[in-house]
Amino acid sequence: MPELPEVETVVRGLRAVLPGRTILDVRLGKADFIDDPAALAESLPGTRVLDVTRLGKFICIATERSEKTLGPHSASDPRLNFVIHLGMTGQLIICGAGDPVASHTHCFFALDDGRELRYKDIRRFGRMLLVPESGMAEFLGPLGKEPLQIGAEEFCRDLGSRRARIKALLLDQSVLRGVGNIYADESLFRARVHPAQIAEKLSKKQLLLLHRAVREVLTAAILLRGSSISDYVDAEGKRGTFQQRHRVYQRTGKPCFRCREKIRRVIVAGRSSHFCPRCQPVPRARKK
DNA sequence: AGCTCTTCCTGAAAGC
DNA sequence: TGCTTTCAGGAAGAGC
Repeated sequence: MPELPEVETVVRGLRAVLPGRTILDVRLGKADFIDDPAALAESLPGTRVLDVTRLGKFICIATERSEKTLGPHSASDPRLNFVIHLGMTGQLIICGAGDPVASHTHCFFALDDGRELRYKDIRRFGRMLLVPESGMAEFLGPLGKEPLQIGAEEFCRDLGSRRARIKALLLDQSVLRGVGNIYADESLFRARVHPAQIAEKLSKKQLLLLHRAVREVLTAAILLRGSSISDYVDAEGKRGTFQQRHRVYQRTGKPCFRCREKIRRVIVAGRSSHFCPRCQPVPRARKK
């Protein structure tokens, strides 16, 4: 499932291909995950891609309408951002226009170099929308800080003041944007913090360890092009390899790499959470 | 404020 | 064997 490292990998792949390209045509199949399918099909053709960036787990394809397609008296902003969330099973792939079509491919974006950007999404938990450049501030409003940019002090302040469970906060996109279940569990293990721990009760030292763990895990995962645990592939259709480095995620019952204790799985914040009971002590383990 | 439950969707895997 | 049930999960919304 695509989280920050997987989305970053896809973005880098798209950035190598899309900037400078003009989108010639849009074809849509099932479109129930698109905010406004008609607007998408209407507005994107004729736009030229300026850049591709990542905003948390969102992919932002910045485009500009060419002068020709702008009305002569149009005062509107020509910059239009094509924003995509991959959900659970979304894939953006660059391929030749004539390549065979994989099942569950719902969108085709024809490019001016004969290639095609395709969107495939088995479960259709993804999302697509158009955001004019002038509306980006509003779009970003509810989103939290980038996990790779937030400073240590800021991290301690934003999370350490909350009474929610630390796992819930790591997953909350309005606190940190981009961390999902895999990297939350992996970060907590490396920081030796139990997922159900109340953030407010963590020591400064624990918060600093966690801040560092989040950065290290995400950075290492990006280097390995993400984790392919089910069907994740990048823009070139390649799998990542960080799943081979997972310490706890989906390792229930297997020995901890650090102490050999069996990894356990519990539900925290409605998500399966994997941890080592010895390395990540249960909170408020009161005797009596 | 923060928790749990539900919904969306499909395919894999477990259960009978 | 084959059908049915369960589960997985990102995000949003409801209700407590």
